[in-house]
Amino acid sequence: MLVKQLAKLMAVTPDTVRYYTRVKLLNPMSSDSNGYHQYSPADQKRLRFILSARQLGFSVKDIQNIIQESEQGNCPCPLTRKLISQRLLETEALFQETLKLRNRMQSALKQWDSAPNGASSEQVCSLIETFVDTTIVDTTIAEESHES
Amino acid sequence: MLVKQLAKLMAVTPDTVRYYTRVKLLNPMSSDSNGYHQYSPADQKRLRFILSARQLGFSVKDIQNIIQESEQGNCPCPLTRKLISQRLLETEALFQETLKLRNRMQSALKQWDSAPNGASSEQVCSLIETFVDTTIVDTTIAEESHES
DNA sequence: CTTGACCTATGAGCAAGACATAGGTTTAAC
DNA sequence: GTTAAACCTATGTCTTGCTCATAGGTCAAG
Repeated sequence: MLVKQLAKLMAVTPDTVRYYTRVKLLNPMSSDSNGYHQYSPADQKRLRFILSARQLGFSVKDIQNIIQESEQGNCPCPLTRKLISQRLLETEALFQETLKLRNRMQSALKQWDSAPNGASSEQVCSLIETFVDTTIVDTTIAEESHES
Repeated sequence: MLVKQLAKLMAVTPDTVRYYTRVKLLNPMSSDSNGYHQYSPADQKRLRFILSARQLGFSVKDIQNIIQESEQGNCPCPLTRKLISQRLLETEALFQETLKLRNRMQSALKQWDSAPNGASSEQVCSLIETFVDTTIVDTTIAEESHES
């Protein structure tokens, strides 16, 4: 099976397949006659694994490490468990950050709805410069502030 | 004021100040004698503006465009309003994606808590390969499914 | 036999800095 | 007087996970 066919089958772009091939997550045979990469059912299975792992937040490097562990004859599951814990922490942090950013942006949009286009003298953009962040910074602090 | 001092004052790294200088968001004077960048109060104000805009989700390129608009004598506010709407949509999308990813990861972690380290024969990592995503894909679909 | 659709390998581009390199400067201590 | 610490410069490279571009080779159809 050639690259375009495999890509279509797994619903990714040929470039993505080529990328995984480039970083050696996929190791297809190269046809002797024309050098075209031949993707076997094993490669297809491997790609399915890669996509599953990506869906679970593993980085490409994580996947390389997991596969390497497996190919060395070791059970990769302990590594897998360790890695997902780390990645979950990172994802949680990103999630909280993105949530806060979204709230700030929504708050700004609301404030600006009833704000004029201040003259740009002295300042660069009055909307941005006069925005006051009134969003709740952190639930922990919000809880604590009940007591004071 | 030199780079380290300004950085400390605004609670960013010197590298960040240098980066903004490199992309010409900051345009400090260069001392004739030693070539050191001299950051004026105006530069400090400019940096404060940049950081405020970054807090609101504007990209560095956005900020360049906003400043350029302002320096051409036009009021940048309409551009600012247009850009934040776009960025908010993107942030909302990222937020939803991150939320779904977090849920998938938490779900996997929970499933794996009571799953053995499958033998790695035939598969790369049984944990990843046997994970079944039971998280809700989309609230819209969830709503629709009430009717069927 | 040419056109178009496919393939290869490789390099560059994205965002927003962080980090490294190689060198010049200044200040304080010895 | 010099030497070491701590600062500065400009520039280049690294990160992530692809995507796009380049230059070229291959193959099937008309």
